[in-house]
Amino acid sequence: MRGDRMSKAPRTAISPTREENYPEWYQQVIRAADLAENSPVRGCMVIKPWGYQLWENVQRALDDMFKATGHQNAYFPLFIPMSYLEKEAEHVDGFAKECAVVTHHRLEPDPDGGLRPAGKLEEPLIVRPTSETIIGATYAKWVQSYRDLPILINQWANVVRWEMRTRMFLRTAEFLWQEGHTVHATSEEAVEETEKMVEVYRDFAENWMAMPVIVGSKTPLERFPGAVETLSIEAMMQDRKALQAGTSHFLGQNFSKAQEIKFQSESGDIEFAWTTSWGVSTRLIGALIMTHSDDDGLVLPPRLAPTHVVIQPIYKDDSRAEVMEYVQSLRDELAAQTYANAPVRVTIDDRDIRGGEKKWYHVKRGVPIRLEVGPKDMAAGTVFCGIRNQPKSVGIDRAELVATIGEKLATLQQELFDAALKMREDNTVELKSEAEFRDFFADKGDTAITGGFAWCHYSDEDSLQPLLKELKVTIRCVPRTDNATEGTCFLTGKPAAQRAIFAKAY
RNA sequence: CGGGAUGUGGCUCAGCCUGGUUAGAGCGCUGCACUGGGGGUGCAGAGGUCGCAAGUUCGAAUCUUGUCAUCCCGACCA
Repeated sequence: MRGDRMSKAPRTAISPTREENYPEWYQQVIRAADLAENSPVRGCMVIKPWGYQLWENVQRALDDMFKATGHQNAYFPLFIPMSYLEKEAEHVDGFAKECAVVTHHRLEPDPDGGLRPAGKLEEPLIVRPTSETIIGATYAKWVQSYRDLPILINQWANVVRWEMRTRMFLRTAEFLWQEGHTVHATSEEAVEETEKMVEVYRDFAENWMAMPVIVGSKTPLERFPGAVETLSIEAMMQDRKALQAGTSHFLGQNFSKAQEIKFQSESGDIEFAWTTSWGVSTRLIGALIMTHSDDDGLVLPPRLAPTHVVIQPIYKDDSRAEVMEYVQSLRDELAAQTYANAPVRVTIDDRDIRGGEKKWYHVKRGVPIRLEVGPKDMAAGTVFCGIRNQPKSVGIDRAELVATIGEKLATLQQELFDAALKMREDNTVELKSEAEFRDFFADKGDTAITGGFAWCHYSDEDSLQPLLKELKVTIRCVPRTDNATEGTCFLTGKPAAQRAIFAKAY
């Protein structure tokens, strides 16, 4: 539209656009939507109310699902004795480099008028990067008999991983998550638990976040340190990179042997138990942003949106009272409706700021439905309705709106999922040769969005490493479904029994 | 830890190369007015001593040295 150049306002609310500079767009969406900001501590972020409400909705939904699958919540310490980490060799290798270490327990004045650490600890404590070890040590005391099993516990907590490079929500030094830790009498039961929980994650990602995911197994090199098998859900972001959104680990007897989680079986033998762990983090918020948001800001799936509907009264001084009254009754009627078995969440924004500014405020924050109601609408019995994934607002009969509000939210939820799925399918290919592989993942410019998901047969993970490293591609997972075909390795030509998804990843 | 860059009002930055009166802009913020289905217009304001330290100089945001911090690119990662 040429006319737009006349006005000062940018054509999109977020600048740059996804096409122009995706990483910067991501940062700007977070800022514009008021989700979070950087803190004085490097790599740590302040999650602001709008962002935290999103996380609370994530927590609530998942927590219900955990409870429904028989789990209970508990809480374990933030600090872990360093010796605990040393017990599981692979685990140490995986996390040692990124641990924050507490070595002192007191501060005292130093000669320069500042403070310095004093009271050196006998044994350093690490700030948990994950809690397998300390929970395992605790479980070892709880488990004596097969009658004590299974143990099905989850904790909601913060963890710290001292990363070199951080990005808001996707990788921060401190992040919020949940970690489930279970103990079972048999391998089969633990495997079943691992699979059950990755399925919970898939269900949540697809039905709450409207984010299609691929469920698969990690290859040995990509596995969680110390795990026998790692299952994950992988999603494609709008820049076609993959994001691991949740993991569920079958830990075999590795941790129970290291932590001595033993029990006496029905037959009287002493056996090591079988454990699992599974988690998702605030990274899901990053996934949500990168799956649905557009160049006007955040787009929220209704099931997780803190507010479903915001009503914006339009009035001049002389019509204020009647418009407000009308709008309040509309709010009450809408709030009496239900969506996804819960009341519709409606708010009125009657702040004394200009209408346009107010409109964009809510667009950028991703509110699913905006309603504008002024004297003209009152006279006509209509409301002006803008749905976040639709470019234009439309007038709609008031009674009809109230009657169909739940339906509209459900439609939006579905459309967001469908669009994300289409995005993934349009950018998923099958590659059969190194030339195809190189071409698909080649860098085509600084900000150009390229690549996607590639299905490839492969025979041996190690032999692929030089190529993968060169192109910055990783094996995301060996998908659980659509994977039965036999073929030949795209690189070596050797026979290959399985295919994996290859992609650049966060 | 290697390579590159930057530190000036709340935010984004200009000024620095070619040192010189009260350090600028846009956005944001405060107030008033006009507006009022659209992130508008006008007027009036608040707010910085230029990361820190030392040095050169009659004089430094501008030059020198040191230092701290941050950011980007690599090796590592939910």
